[in-house]
Amino acid sequence: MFKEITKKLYGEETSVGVGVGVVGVEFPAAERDLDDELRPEEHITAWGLAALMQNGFPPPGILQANFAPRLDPDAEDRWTAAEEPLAWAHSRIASYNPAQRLFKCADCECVGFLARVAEHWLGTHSQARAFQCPLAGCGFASGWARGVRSHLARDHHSDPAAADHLLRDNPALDDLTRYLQRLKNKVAAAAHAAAERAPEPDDFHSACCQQVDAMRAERRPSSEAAGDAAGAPDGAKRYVCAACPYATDRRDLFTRHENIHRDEKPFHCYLCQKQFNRADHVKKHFLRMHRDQPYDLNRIRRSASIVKPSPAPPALHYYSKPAGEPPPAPPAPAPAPPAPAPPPEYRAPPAPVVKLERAPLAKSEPAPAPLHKAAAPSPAAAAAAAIRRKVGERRYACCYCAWSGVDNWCLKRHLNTHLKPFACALCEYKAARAERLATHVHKVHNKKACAKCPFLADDQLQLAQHLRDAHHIESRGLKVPAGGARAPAPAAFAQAAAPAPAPEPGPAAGGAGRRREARAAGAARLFGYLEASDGSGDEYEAPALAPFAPAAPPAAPHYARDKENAAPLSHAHALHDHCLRY
DNA sequence: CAGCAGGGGGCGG
DNA sequence: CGCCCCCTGCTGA
Repeated sequence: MFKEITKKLYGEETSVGVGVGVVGVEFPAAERDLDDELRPEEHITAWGLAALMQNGFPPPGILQANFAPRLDPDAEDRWTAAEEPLAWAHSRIASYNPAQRLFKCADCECVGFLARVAEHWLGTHSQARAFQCPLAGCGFASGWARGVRSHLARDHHSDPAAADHLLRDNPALDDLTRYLQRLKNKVAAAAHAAAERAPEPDDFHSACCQQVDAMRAERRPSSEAAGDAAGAPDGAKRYVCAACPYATDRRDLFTRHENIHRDEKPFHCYLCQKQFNRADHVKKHFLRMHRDQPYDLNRIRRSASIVKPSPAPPALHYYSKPAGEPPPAPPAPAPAPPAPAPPPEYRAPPAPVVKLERAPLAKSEPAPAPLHKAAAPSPAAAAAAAIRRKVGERRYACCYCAWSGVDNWCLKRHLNTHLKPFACALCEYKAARAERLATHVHKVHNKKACAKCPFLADDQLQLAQHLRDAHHIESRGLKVPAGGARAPAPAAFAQAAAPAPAPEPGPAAGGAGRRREARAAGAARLFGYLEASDGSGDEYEAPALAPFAPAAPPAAPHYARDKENAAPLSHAHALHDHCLRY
């Protein structure tokens, strides 16, 4: 999900420089050129946040508005470089700080996580143009993968995704990564040994060491196998994914999460061959698409002989689309159209025939398409599926109309069309979706609606200030007066106001600009997501709703995380009593 | 607007 | 581990 968020917010490109503005390090000129208008004093931009999130957890405090200085500047100033330079590079590339879990470039002051520093060094300080244009006959090369992307789009009018594999399979970058990983392992081991020999009397460090020790003892089997790249400086979660910011206390969830970083999907639908990385997703898919067929849990797991063993994700995982990756072997012929083929008992096809040793599903290779898609295996199959769908049982029926949906969530979302829970504070307009209310408010009342509470701002600046003060979301594209010098409360704050916490001191935002504004919006979405993900968000809680009354649906607005599907929960639960689930 | 896939967490065996 | 629910984004009608 994070990779999707990052991809959507910031594009496919992941090869930008380090950009860890947390420590206020000036970006090297080459990197600034790659992403102009970014300034280090912005501390953390959407772009920087995305970079951080792709490589591991940011240091504590980075996700907050204020950036408190670290408590132990001595430990955090210790940077250790490798004894031997990397041979072909004639450089030690970077030094490592186990306290900060960050690397510092050997040739400049750039600081960041391993992958970022490796990419940064390769692109900025290496003479080698490691990334080459994949098109035959073209000699273009760049130190940055994004350079090849730009070249492909600009000079060849080609899909930049064709260069995606360069990110992952570049030997030079791999070598750099391994080199820095070895350094990290060595330094971290030495630091840990030193900590064990001389326990820090300081309370803060004692706590940290105990925490690290506990983590080492408990998460070694999983997360350390994944490279232990990120560590858990936040101290909140026992299992921390090395490939993304995910962290959890549950080992089973972590194990399940690890699957999303693997290419192989160990489960598949034995009717349409669509592959999944979770068994329950297969079941959900099955009950939606093949509801009239018997579901057999024992047949969804692809056998070991079929599934090519996939190693645990490396410490650094690049979120590049596999679409451009050439398949390792010519894929087996697409499975026969499943609908007419399977016998009544739906015998699983023999493993050698299925031969699922194919490249991971890519958009360019949609062979086992779901039956509902236009690209269904055959018209007959699609027709059969359609018939099945018409005949198929529908379990969730609307109490207002004849509609019925495939699951409870569809019902909840559908109910919004009747209830229109998003009511305009300034007129009688009601909308089924939050974004429509926002559009209405903007066009009709010329206000900016907060997506997290009923607040209506007079302009973007006021909205940004509100986001910062009430939701701790920094809109970096706008200059917001720092401190408590708030603008007067907007008159449009008509409805029940969201409780506005005391404003926290935050860094003043940089200058305005469309790109940065877009990034700020992306950052806001990302922050919002983070808040929603950990359940600690300060989302607006709608007041208690009146008992369900079908004749007069309550108009109280509800501002949920899912703005589109915002049927009030209590309300929805009540609705279940009035809607049929059969 | 709805169907679907793919994330996350809770819960029980 | 399996199941369930919730949430989110994408996509097509």
